[in-house]
Amino acid sequence: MDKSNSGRQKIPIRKIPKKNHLQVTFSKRRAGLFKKASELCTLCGIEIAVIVFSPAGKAYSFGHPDVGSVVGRFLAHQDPIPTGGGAHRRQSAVVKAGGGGGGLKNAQLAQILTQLEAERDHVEMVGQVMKAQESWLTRCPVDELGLDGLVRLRSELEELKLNVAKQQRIALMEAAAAASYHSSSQFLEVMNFSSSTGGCKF
Amino acid sequence: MDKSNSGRQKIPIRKIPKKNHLQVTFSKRRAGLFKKASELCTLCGIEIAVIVFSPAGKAYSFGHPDVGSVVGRFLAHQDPIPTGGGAHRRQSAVVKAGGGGGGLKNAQLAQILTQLEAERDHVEMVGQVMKAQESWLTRCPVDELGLDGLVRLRSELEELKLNVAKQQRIALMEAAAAASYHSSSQFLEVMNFSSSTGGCKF
DNA sequence: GAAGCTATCTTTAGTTT
DNA sequence: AAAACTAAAGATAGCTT
Repeated sequence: MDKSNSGRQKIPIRKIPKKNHLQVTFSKRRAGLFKKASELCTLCGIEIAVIVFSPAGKAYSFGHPDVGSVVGRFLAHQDPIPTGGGAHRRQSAVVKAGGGGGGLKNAQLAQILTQLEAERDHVEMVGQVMKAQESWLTRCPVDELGLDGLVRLRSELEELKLNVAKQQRIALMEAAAAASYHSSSQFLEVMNFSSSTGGCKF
Repeated sequence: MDKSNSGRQKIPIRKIPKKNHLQVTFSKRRAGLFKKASELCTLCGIEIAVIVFSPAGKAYSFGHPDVGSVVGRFLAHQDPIPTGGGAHRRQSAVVKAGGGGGGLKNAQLAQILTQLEAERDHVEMVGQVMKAQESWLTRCPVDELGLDGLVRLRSELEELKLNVAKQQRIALMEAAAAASYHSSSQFLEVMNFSSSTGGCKF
């Protein structure tokens, strides 16, 4: 037991050829990486997410406060707004200047906010379902699925269509019941105009 | 220049109080973390994503092959399938057993694959748009937007509705043109049956 | 094949330029 | 305030059990 009780040797940063050796190194270094992430997190009081797939394809992750929220925040940073094709008049008359502007009714504002938030909740719910489905649909290897997989994929696609149809029905219902909704849209235009004359805050 | 030319001191893993010191530590350790991630990646030939938000809220990331794909793969792992409400008959008659099954026509299989992939591409495109919109919609602080933000949000919601409507139209068109599609569905059932008698592979 | 060991390599805290 | 320097602290490659 004394063949030069070896310490650490320098290794080149290339893919490790020996499979079992690679597995050991992966485990050790993954642990080290997560520890470093954890320390950085504690020392600096920040948010962090680390996702690692093992050589065998298994997922490991570290996150503070949790992977999901960090990833969400990151996606929001990446795509501030997808610049839809439509009639964005580049409403760049920024409204942040100070004083108590024109006679804006807080009650009406509150109503708008309530409507927006309700709609947003709906969008969020549907969006999550679609995102999850999309994730799976776009990543599973279609040509390696096997029969069972194909049947399943077929079924998923069928469901997705139904989902979309449901959304459409809901959207139509909202549109039908949106007389007051459109009036609030006019209200926004009015607000916007008043803001360009004096600005407002709330 | 010789006040005990200091080397590294041990520091407790607590939040660093001094602001400028914290910023320096953050930079150094973030670099170290990304280097470790990179090495792990190279040594083991794996996929990895690291997302870090600085104390100031700026996003830094490392990813191989890129953050997006790793995150996507991770989400797919987390939500293997969102268990839609519908008629999933838990098609658990797994099809992986070996030999050359019944008279299955490869041409038909190829056709199914083509259809599935085309549909998948469409789903992916629409899904990405929705995901991006959803990201922004669900994270922006509605009650801190200001007028400009409200107008913008309103416009985004309007667009999203149009988007959904468009999807619905496309889905309907596909359904109308799907006589052959449904026959391939029957074909799958047949294949499935034949597989339970003998199995098939491709 | 996971856990422990230890010599060595790598990171980094505190300082200096 | 960013980069360079230095030496202690920390991570880990190869070995052993």
